[in-house]
Amino acid sequence: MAKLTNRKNGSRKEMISLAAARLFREKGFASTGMRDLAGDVGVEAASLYNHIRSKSELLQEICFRVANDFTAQLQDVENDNTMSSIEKLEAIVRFHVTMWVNRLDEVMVTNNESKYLEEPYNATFLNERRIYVRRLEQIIEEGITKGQIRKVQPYSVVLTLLSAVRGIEFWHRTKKNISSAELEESMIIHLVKGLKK
Amino acid sequence: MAKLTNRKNGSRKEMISLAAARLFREKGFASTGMRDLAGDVGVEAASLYNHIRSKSELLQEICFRVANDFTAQLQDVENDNTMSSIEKLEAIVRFHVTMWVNRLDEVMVTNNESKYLEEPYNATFLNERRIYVRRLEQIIEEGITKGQIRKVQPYSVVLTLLSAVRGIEFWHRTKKNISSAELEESMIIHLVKGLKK
DNA sequence: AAACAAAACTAACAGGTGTTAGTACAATTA
DNA sequence: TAATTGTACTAACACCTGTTAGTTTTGTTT
Repeated sequence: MAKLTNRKNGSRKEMISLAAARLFREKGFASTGMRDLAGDVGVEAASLYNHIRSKSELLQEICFRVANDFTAQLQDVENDNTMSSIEKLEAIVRFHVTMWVNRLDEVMVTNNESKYLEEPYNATFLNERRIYVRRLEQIIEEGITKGQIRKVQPYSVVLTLLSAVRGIEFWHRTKKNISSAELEESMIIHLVKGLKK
Repeated sequence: MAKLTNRKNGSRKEMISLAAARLFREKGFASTGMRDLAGDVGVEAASLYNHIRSKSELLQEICFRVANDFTAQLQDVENDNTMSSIEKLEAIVRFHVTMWVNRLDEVMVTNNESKYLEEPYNATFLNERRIYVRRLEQIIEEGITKGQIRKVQPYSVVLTLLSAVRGIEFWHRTKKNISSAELEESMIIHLVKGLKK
C-alpha cells in the first residue's frame, strides 16, 4: 500500500499548480491549454493527469486557497479587540497589498478567472466573496457608530478598497522605481488615513 | 457603386460590436465563440463576416474606441486653465466613474481582454496606456508643486485611482441599494478630497 | 534481484475553433 | 424590368481542445 501523498507527489503537484497560476494569469484560463502547461512543467500533456484530476480542479484549488487565506486573516482581525476600526481596516488593506505584491499570480487568477469555475464552485465562491464584503462593511459601520470613522457609504468604501489594490498589477509590470514598502505606505495613506475622523 | 457604409450596414455592425462587448465581458474573449456571437445577433456564424473582418477586429475596435474616449476627455481637462489640479483630478475620476457606470461592457473588455489584442495593436495599446498614466502623474506633480495637493507618490495615486473605479463592476451585479450618483460622490470623497492640501 | 508503485510516454478520441468558398434571396438603384 | 448590391445561407477546411487507455520507464522497498 502506497502513501496517499509522498513528498515527491506533493511537490510535483505544487509545481504544476504554480505553473498553472502563472499561465492562467498571463494567458487567461480559457486560452491556457494543457499542452502549454505541460510544456512549462517539462512533460507531455497526458502525464499531468497522473497528478491532477482536471484543468478545472487546478482553478478550483487556486481560487479557494486564496479565498481561504483572505478569510482567515479577516477572522484574525475581527478577533483582535485591541484594534480600533481604522486599525482593523489598515491591517486588512496591508494584507491585501502584501498578497498582491507576493502572490500576484494566484491573486489575479482568483480575481479575474474565477468566473470559469464550474458549478457549484462558482456559486460557492461568489457567496464567500459576498460574505467577505459584508464583514468588511460591518467593520466600517462599527467604526462610524463608535465615531472613529467619517460618515461614508460602507459599501462604496469596501468596493473601492478591494479594487484599488488591483493597481499593483501594473506596478509589477513596470520597472519598479518605487519599492513595495513605499507603495504600501502610499496606498494606506490614500485609502485608509483619509477615512479617520 | 454602393455607399461604403449605408445606414443598415452601420447599425448592423454596431449591433454586432455591442453584442460582442457584452459576450467578451461575460465569458471572456477566448471563451466567446463566433457561433455564440452569431446566436446573440440572430444569424449564422459565417454571416458575421459580411460585416466584420475577424474576431480580433471586434476586440480592436472596442479597446481603441474606449481608449480614445478616455484620452479625449483627458485632453479637454488639460486644456482647461480654469481648474485647479484637484478639480482636474476630480473631473477625471468622475469621467471614469461615468464610463464604468454607463459603458460597463466596453470598459471591462478594454481593461480585462486587451491582452488578447494581436500585435502591433497590443503594443500600441499598452503604450497609449503608459502615456495616459504619465499624463495623470503630471497633473498630480503640478498640483504638489503649486501646493494644491498633499505630498504623495504620484505613481501610486494614479494606479489607485484607475483601479479603484473597477469596483463599480460589483455594484452592477448586486441589487443596487445605492444609486450611481451616491456611488460617485462617495468615491470622489474617498479618493480625491483626501488629496487636497 | 524481485516486486511494486509512481510517473512518464504514445496514440487516439470526439467535439469545438475561426474562417473561407460558393450560392441564394431580398431590396434598392438604374 | 434589369442590374446591382448587401446580407443571409450551407458546407467544409485545417487545426486545436481536454481527456482517456494502454504501455513503458524510473526509482524505491522488500
